[in-house]
Amino acid sequence: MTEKLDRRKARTRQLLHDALMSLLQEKNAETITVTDVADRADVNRGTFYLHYKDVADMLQQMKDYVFERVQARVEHLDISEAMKYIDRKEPYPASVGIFEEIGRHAEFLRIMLGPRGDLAFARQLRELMSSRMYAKLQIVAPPHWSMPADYLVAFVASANFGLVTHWLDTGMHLTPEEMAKIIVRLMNYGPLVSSGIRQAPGLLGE
Amino acid sequence: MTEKLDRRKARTRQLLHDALMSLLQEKNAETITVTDVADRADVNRGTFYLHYKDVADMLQQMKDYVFERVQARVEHLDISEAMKYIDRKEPYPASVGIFEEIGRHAEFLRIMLGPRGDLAFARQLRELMSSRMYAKLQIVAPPHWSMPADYLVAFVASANFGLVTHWLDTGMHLTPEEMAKIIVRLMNYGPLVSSGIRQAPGLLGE
DNA sequence: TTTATAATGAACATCGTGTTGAATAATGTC
DNA sequence: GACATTATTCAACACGATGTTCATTATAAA
Repeated sequence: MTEKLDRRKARTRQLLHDALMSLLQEKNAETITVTDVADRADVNRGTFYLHYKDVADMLQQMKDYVFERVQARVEHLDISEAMKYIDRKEPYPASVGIFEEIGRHAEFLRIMLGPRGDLAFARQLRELMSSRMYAKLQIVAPPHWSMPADYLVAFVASANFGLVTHWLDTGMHLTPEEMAKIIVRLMNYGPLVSSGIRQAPGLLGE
Repeated sequence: MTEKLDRRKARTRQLLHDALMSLLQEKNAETITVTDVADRADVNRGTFYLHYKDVADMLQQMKDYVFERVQARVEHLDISEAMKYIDRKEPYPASVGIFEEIGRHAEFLRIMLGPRGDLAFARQLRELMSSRMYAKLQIVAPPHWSMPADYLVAFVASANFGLVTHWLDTGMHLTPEEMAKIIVRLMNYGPLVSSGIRQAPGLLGE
């Protein structure tokens, strides 16, 4: 636990936080100056330096916080478990939990993953899924691969990530449950079969 | 055609270009100053302003150029055509062409799509695939969708994009032909079946 | 060679930075 | 409530990058 109870400190931090969030809606993170944040927070510029090294440092702390929250949820993922839900009605709970967590930080994530966002942060989140997947892949590995494992992981991680960003971009109109279902479906049958454009191979098509 | 033949102008532009590329390998684009570029190019700082408004403007011109080159290749894509190559040995030529074009700008793209890269640019490239896909989707659309079309597009575009970035990240060890094959395969059978982890549904499994 | 124009070097005011020290204000504790 | 602690304020500072200028020099195209 970090020890900070002084109301003044907490209040100033909150003001700076709100100010930065407000500014992030308007301009690039890199162009936001300490003066900008301090002015909008109605706080002395010198006070800012009592809390953070610079704007980048402040933003990094916010990124770290959100990342850790999401990471905690991803830890609960189990690909073998997820596969059991392929043809069930209800979605995989751990997957739903991730979307719920993301929804909780939607405002911040929408900015950081949007056009003015941070590619390092985006890749960090994508990596989170990749690493998790690599570990599990060793267990369910088939006798021989028909393609490089790292490309498979890149494909899956990016695809999932794309669904998340699209969900955020479009105002999160689908529920976390619906998102979880879509993911499982696409993972298993692929985009063409899942959408109905193409028949399941080996059944009717070809 | 832009009319510029003066050797001095061309030489200075080349020097500035090389200097910026060199600097991009070392530090964030946003932290690169006009002074930095001019110094490294061994050009007077004032001269820089004779060519570009600022560093961001210069970078934007480079982004526009590469984007247009890739865009021209994507124009040749035809999803219906691509599907004909699903079970063939040889890859879809238009798809190969895209990877070749990307390879030509690998150094720049590796930076712009890497951790220090530009999320707006990355999304612009991703959008390029999406828009192309949306148009074609109307034609091959199935009687009823089993999921929102926009999520399908987001999935496919991001997945493809992920393969591209992974290709760049890992030093492009696979040939454009191999990349094109992997994409077609993953698109059709999905990641699990394609990798061999899961049997083709409706054939043996379940 | 002549003419046009690109590049140079120096100077300038402006702005944000990061830091300092003294004064003031709010807080937690006894 | 009084007190010691600590957060915040305010003014000032040197520093570095900016964007612009103007006269001068160098190089290109004709």
